[in-house]
Amino acid sequence: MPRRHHNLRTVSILPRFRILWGEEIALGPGKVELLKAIAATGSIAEAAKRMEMSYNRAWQLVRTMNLCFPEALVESARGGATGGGARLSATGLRVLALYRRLEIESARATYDAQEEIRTLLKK
Amino acid sequence: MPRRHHNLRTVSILPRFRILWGEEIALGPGKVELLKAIAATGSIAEAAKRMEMSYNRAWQLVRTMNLCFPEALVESARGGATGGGARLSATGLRVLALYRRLEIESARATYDAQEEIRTLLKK
DNA sequence: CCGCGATATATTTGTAAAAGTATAACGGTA
DNA sequence: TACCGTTATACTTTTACAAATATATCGCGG
Repeated sequence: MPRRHHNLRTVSILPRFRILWGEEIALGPGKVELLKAIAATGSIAEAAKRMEMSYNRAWQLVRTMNLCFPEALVESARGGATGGGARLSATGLRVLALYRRLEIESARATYDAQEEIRTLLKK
Repeated sequence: MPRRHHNLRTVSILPRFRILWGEEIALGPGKVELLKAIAATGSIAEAAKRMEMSYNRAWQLVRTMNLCFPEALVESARGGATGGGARLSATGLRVLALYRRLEIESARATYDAQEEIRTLLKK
């Protein structure tokens, strides 16, 4: 139920792809956002902070992703001058690009249907 | 984390559209399934049973949907010979059809990208 | 006018997911 | 070799959400 009442609501229609490897969610909107943040920051900890998510949780999401692909999407190292860090593997970057393609192609193909649904929703 | 270990996992890639009216999820995969079940059974209670969901929850989902659209998607009546029942309004049926269109058109448009992702996942 | 089967709604209870806390390990550098 | 920042992992606590329970309401038909 709505927390508060507004007279105007922004309507958004989002394709949210979920890629299942067996029972496991190999990839979804949240994991993809995390991948982007890791790519941008070079660190799981920093990415988690940006997403206002506990390091714990971020690490678990990374773990799940890595388990679902033959090559880990996120390569991490600990120790060293900077204390360690993480970056996307070649496969990680490819997967990210492919996910974006899913979103874009889906959005394009469903534009008309989306508009029709919009007209049916409350203003 | 995986409950059990299998050597073969079925990979599935699902577009799961979420239609947001403000903060509210006006429509998503679960609500759409419920709409189908109500259309099929003519009752919220029976639809809930089929979906192994409490009547309570089903009713709340229906309530949210109805609040997001100017015309209720589900019209319900209580009392009477059969005790009452529920059915989809004209808008309800239209919305259902439109959602299916989203899914189908999205699936078609993203087929190639999906295949590429499949090749990257563990076998 | 009472019972039936369904909707409608509030309230309590239970539980699984998330958050929080703690600690160890790592490997460069000073 | 001690320090630092990060990854890695276990364990505890909190909380949000779902389930369960309870009760009221409705309107026809016997």
